Amino acid sequence: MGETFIMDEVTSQAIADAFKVFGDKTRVRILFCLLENEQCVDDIAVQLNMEQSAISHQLRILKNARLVSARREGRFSYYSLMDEHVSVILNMGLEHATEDM
Amino acid sequence: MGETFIMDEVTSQAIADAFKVFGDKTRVRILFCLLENEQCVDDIAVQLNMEQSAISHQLRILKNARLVSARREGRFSYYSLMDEHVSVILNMGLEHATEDM
DNA sequence: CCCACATATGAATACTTGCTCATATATTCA
DNA sequence: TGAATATATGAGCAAGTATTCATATGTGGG
Repeated sequence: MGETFIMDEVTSQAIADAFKVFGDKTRVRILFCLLENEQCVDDIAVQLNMEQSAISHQLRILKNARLVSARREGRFSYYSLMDEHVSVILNMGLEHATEDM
Repeated sequence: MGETFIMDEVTSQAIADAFKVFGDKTRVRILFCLLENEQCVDDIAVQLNMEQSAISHQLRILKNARLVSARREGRFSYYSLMDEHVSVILNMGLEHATEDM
């Protein structure tokens, strides 16, 4: 009794890694781009006024984290949010960030 | 119609910053230490087998982010989770991180 | 006041990470 | 096949960050 639960390092690292993906401005903006419709890489780059390469690098991170999925159609890769869980989390972050503004 | 919402940089940065606080293993472990009871700095340092200074630095970040609050009692500073929102988010991360293990 | 203990903080360092540049890969069309 | 377009990727760099070390601040007891 009174013992404190010590979260092991592997699990706490996994938790931190999960949150870390949302912890970058560019990745957040990309995810918001995908809220309504799927988008191809260059569309996102144009909308965010960033280099195609930068977007592609971040999309890989989002894909590895299973937050987005990619669909190839000809020369284009269309990215979309993996599931509605992602938009729920995004909107949680938005509400928190704008609650005292 | 068909227009994509572009999240502005200030707001997306604020969202990213909020998630970023949870994006570090040590901070996650500290928060889990505080799940049940308030703790003083050295107790946490001993439990996590880390230097007092490292814990103190991270506690400042958690405090600035309003995830923990501090209560001074004599020579000791007792830290505790700010509200139940924090533990809800923590457990969300835990569930996600352990769902395919 | 002096000492011991608890915490906080600034500087330095090692590590991480997001971006750019160059280039590779993939796909379509002539 | 060759050119044009779209995306992916590796190397390098610059900025950010977590930790350590040394030290400062705060607190209580003798």
